Amino acid sequence: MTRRTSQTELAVLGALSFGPMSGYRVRAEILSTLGHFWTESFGQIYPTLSRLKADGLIETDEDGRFMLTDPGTSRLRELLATPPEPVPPRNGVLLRMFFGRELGADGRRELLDQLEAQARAQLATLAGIRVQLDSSDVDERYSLITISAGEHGARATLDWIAETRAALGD
Amino acid sequence: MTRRTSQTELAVLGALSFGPMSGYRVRAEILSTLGHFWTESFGQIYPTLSRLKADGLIETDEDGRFMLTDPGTSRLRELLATPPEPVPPRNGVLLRMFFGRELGADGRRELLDQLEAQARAQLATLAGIRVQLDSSDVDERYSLITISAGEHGARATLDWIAETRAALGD
DNA sequence: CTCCCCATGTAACTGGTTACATGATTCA
DNA sequence: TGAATCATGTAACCAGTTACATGGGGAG
Repeated sequence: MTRRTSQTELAVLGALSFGPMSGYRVRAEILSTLGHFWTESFGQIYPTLSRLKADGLIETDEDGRFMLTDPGTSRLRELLATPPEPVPPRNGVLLRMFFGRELGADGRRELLDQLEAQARAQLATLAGIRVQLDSSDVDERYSLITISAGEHGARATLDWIAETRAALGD
Repeated sequence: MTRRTSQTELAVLGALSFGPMSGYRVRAEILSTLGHFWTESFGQIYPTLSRLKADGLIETDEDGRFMLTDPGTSRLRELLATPPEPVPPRNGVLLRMFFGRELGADGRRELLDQLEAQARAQLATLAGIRVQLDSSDVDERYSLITISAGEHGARATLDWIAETRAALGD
């Protein structure tokens, strides 16, 4: 019956691959660990958990926590191997910048300032996570890789901002 | 009555700021000009046009093409000045990379290969647009700025890919 | 005893896509 | 005359968020 692929399903199964936990914990885990590149809301997580359980991909242990079954682990591997579905680009900053003439010098300046603040905040957050990771005992390999991706992105943004300011002379 | 801000509304009004055109043209314009950082579908554009017309922000000229009214121009400026609404991050590549242990070496390699191909294709596309722009007479200033943003992003992705391959030794 | 956190869930809404239906115009 | 493109629209669907409702358990 070729179930539709679901990114939420992948995130939930992935979270549970770290061990049994409640739905509430799943969400907290996603928020704190995947938070800088992924989000899920309660409204998504609970229905997904019900569905996964009905499908036999997860089950509840004696404490009521959800845990992966063997089919669930297979399903996780299967989903990981599917190509990520491309997100249609929707960049609000560029949309505004593109109409820079209508936006005016003040608007352009503010846009860049806010974006810069965001990118710097992002770098600070990621630096914080790095520190935390160092003092933990989990396999940090893949965490570090995703953090680095965020850092590359943020630095690219900062470079572009500097270049754009120079080009505009605002 | 504090209308809800709409990004689609902004894109449509912005497109019409280049001159009167049909809804079909609006979409083609968005596709070809904003395409590398923005998307809109017919299902969004036509209802938006009706609403904008009902609100008096646009009107139709003798050829039936839509054009901005004065209030429409004001509204565009107003929307441009609103801060871009932050998109919740949902990065399918990082989601998969994060579970790299489950994904396996083959999966990781394929993920990076595909992403690299995409980033290179993106750079090629942007280079193509640059060439086209050079031979056009429109104000290219802000187009170039958005293109550069795309290039910075794509290069950051490539850097990260190289770094990640080295770190993984896959 | 009260407040906060853990925990589960659902209903309403929103923003958006896809697929379909329809028809005019242009051009080979 | 038939295909491609221009043009307008809508219905069905989908993913996801927000807000709300509910209640247990522990800490101060």
